[in-house]
Amino acid sequence: MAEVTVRVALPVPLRRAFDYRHPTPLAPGVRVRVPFGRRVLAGIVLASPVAAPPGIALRAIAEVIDEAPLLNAEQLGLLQFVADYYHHAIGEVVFTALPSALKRGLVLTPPKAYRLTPAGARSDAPPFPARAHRRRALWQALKDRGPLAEGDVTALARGLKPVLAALVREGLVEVCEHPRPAGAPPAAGPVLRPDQEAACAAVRAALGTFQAFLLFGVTGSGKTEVYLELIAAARARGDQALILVPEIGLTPQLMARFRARLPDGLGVLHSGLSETERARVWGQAARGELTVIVGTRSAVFAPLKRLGLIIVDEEHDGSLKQQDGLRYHARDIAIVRAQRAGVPVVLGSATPALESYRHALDGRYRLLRLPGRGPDRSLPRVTILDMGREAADGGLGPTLLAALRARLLRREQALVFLNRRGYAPVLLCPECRWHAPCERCDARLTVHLARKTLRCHHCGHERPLPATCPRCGHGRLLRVGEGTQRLEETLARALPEARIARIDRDTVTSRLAFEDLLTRMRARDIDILVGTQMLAKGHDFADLTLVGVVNADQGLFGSDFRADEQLFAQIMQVAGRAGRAAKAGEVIIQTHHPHHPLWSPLVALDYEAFAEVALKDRYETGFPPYAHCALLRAEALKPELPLRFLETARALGQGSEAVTLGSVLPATLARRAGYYRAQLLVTSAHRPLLQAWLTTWVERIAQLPAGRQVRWSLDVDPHSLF
DNA sequence: AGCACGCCGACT
DNA sequence: GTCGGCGTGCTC
Repeated sequence: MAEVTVRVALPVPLRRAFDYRHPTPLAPGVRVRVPFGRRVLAGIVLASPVAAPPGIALRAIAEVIDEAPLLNAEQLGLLQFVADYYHHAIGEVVFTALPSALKRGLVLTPPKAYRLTPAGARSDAPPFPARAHRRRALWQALKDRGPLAEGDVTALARGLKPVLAALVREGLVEVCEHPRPAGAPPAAGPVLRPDQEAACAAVRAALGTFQAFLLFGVTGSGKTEVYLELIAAARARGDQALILVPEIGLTPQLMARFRARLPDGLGVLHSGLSETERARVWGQAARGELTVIVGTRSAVFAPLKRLGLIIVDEEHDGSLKQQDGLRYHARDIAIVRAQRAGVPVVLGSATPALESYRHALDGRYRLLRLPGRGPDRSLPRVTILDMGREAADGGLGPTLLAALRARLLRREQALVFLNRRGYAPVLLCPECRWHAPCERCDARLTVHLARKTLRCHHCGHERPLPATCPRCGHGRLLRVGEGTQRLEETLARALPEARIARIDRDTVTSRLAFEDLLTRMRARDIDILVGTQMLAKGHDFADLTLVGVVNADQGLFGSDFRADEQLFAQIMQVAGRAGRAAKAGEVIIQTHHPHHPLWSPLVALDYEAFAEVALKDRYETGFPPYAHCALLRAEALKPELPLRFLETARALGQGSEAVTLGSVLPATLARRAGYYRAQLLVTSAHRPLLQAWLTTWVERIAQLPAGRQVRWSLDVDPHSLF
């Protein structure tokens, strides 16, 4: 009667694990089904046997779901670190890392594979009559290619499954083990420039040990080629590679390049997959059937047995930081994972996060520069346009318009960037000054003419566009300001002969719509592409020679400490779209503040000049990377509750030398979707001290009765203070 | 987070 | 008289 105690992580927001009894010890990483209150949940074994907690009647594990652990010790260790670092419940961390199908207890079965039986392989010609095309084709494929996975069979032709089943019944085909990836050598890439080769050599030399690299190179400097070369090198050692990209970076273009160079063993994880597809790729990775995983943020948790290399592309990108639930930063976790696994990690960017850049300056990361651009690329010329001297029509000044016209005449393409969707950001009554407020947010509704609606960009609320003022009945409401929709209209009026298309969240409703627009642009069916930041990333168009930035000022005086950095990165990124050697590119930036200090490094396309100034500013204001932050957020339907809760939390935290507590402040958008939001910033010069302090603080906050009336969360290393 | 228990308002 | 509002307490 030697029952053991098993410690289990459950998908509940309680910052502890729960213990159960079981006849035998279970391996960490195995999923179990357990009774929990009145429910039954799937959980993950963290450890067993452990000491039984005194005075608690343990319940029994109801079912062991997995034969083999779903997570190995390396991954469980990483997840424990993540739970500690972000001060988040271990169960939630574990199940954030897992595809949600697995949270519901889905059992991963390896896909079946099929091969000819000795009887089936006996003859040289298909043992079927000529008219049995499908059987013949299937037999031939099995004969020529050896064992085929179920997926390969269905990929041959639709409806082959019943045929396969028939052959199995006849004893000509049998189920076998899944074929190992063929390990075909990747297609040869282009010859690398010396700077690319030097970067590769540095990382190659570090394979098998931990070392962080910052691969710093402008758009078009060939970072992707370096990645591909390094992945090949890791694979040659029998290792797996993990590549993280921003969501928008997973374009068909990039994926096509990966597929061409890495013909097999490539798995892709992104938000477009269904939960079962995600779980399937995850299972394949865990079994070692995949050698390369390319994925977005959550792929940082992908199960890899022989991890040999991690790459984080566009490491400065905000989409790598999760903005709800477990607010983790995939880049930061990638670095920790690489360190724990003893493998190199490469962070790539044209505009590194200041945190990363400073580490590179300090020598904690090794800086690898790609100063060159490919032979077919040159840097564009950047001009700042003083809008005080431009008579703008619908946000578009005559200089930018003339430049667009010139491109049309030369049959070149242009891109016009405006980071605000909709038609106009404000609908104003000139009579009573009513300005279409959102009822659930402290924000104004945006005019969307296409669907004749007013929409809130914060809570998604939508209602019909009124013809007259709802307050005073005035008949002529003014649409104030510019969105991409109006910009498109203005352009169409000014350049009637131009073929114009728009890319923003309103026109790009699906992945397919996005791809279609890019294809049309590449096919030269579009002269001018108007859009938001969606068009900023990763798309190359050979005939694009002009990039216009309309109203860059929005980000200029943002009160967030990262505002400058983000604006700089964003404009650098769009600017990078313009220019080939044969056709010099031009970037025109419209601003009402032509003397703002941000412009001079942008004109020079000089990140390092920008970073020098920006780092000095961060130092003086006491923000990252010179301080470490955590933001306690709270929201509730009643405005006083979050404030009261945070004040109580603040009082609990008082009296430490290690940290500085800010004031409890309403969020910038104090009310969103009906919830009143407030926050409290904690900073410290010393990360370990901050971490230790947070541990006890969060423990005490979790006990607060006031915490039950609000939704609160701790954001460690917040990306933005809003 | 769920899910139950537990005491006070407008309804078949 | 009860259906149900959400306060609060617990989950090995």
